[in-house]
Amino acid sequence: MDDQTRMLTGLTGLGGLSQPDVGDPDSVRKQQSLGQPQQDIGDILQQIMAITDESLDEAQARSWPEESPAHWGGSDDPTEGGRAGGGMAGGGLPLNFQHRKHALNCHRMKPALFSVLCEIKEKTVLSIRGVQEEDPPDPQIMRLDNMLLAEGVSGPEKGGGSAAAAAAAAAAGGSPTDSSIEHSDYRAKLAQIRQIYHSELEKYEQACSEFTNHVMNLLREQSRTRPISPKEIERMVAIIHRKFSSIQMQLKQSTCEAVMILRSRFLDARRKRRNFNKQATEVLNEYFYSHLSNPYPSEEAKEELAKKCGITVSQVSNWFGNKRIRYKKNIGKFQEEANLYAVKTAVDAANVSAQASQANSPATPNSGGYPAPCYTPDGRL
DNA sequence: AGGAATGATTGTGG
DNA sequence: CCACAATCATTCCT
Repeated sequence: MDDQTRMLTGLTGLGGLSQPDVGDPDSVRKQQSLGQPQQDIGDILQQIMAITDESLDEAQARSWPEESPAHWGGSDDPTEGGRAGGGMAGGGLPLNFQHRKHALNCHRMKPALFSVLCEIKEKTVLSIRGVQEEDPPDPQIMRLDNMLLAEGVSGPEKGGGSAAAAAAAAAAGGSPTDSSIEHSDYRAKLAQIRQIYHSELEKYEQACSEFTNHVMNLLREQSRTRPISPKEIERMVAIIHRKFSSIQMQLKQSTCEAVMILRSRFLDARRKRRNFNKQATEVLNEYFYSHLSNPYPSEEAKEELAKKCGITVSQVSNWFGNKRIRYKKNIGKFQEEANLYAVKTAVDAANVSAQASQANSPATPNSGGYPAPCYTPDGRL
């Protein structure tokens, strides 16, 4: 509110002003004795100053209703010297104020003067903070928006969540058929987050538009007595929107965090790991130990194994990766297991060869990089 | 309860 | 991109 006075007094310091030095009350008084146009300007300026002062007084009267009278006549009032013929502050003020305001509004020089003042103000405002105007769309907020959209929080209502869940499941390598219970739980939580997000967003938007309207009305109202250009109102609105969008960004950020936590809770496969069933590990181990020389199943072999075990190809890959490294790390520990499966395959092979009555040797193990357990390659212990 | 086993992820190097 | 190594998080087992 006090920038009413700040603005007017600030203007007087401006160079390049074609007007006489209008800010100084003394000079204004001096000019009153000059020709008609100058006197008009002096008049109108005095009235503006008076209104400015009085509105300040009025504001004070409202905000300190039961203050001691010492405050009123106090010499600490910086505007006192500038008051032009006005009565002392007190009961008669509002009427006086209204009267002056009206007179000012009807003054024939008012529009011209106001436009000049607006122009000057425009320049000062631009020179003060025109530098960091209109930044391009914030990359941070774009990232947040994209993520919220991808997670189905800010996108269309239905399907978004489940699509995100399915995508996450696919990314995690889990089979899409199982764990529908966990996913429904996940979806419920996600929907909850989405609901909170939207209601908060709506609240912010409502508050923003309410506040914007309020400020615009206020400025429009004041533009009758203060040099406020429509452009300035626009700028003010833009400032308000920026502020509110920064609040929105916080909301988006915390929503993103919530989603991330939720994801890590529900969709990180490590958190809901199930051991493969016995038959599956048996199949995998059989393959591993019978291909100990080169335990790297081809893509087709992996698919075959995956089908046999009821797991995904990437799970097969994981299993072989883990198995290779753990076997290599501690061969001794796997000795027993190795022997067991060696016998198994040997027996199978023997059965097969017996049935076919042909020398159908089992896929020649142990000729490569991985150290062999203590059994002979032909299957005898 | 606590350690071993185990499936999955992450980071690194070829 | 794949294999490896280290590590994480859960499940199994004693």
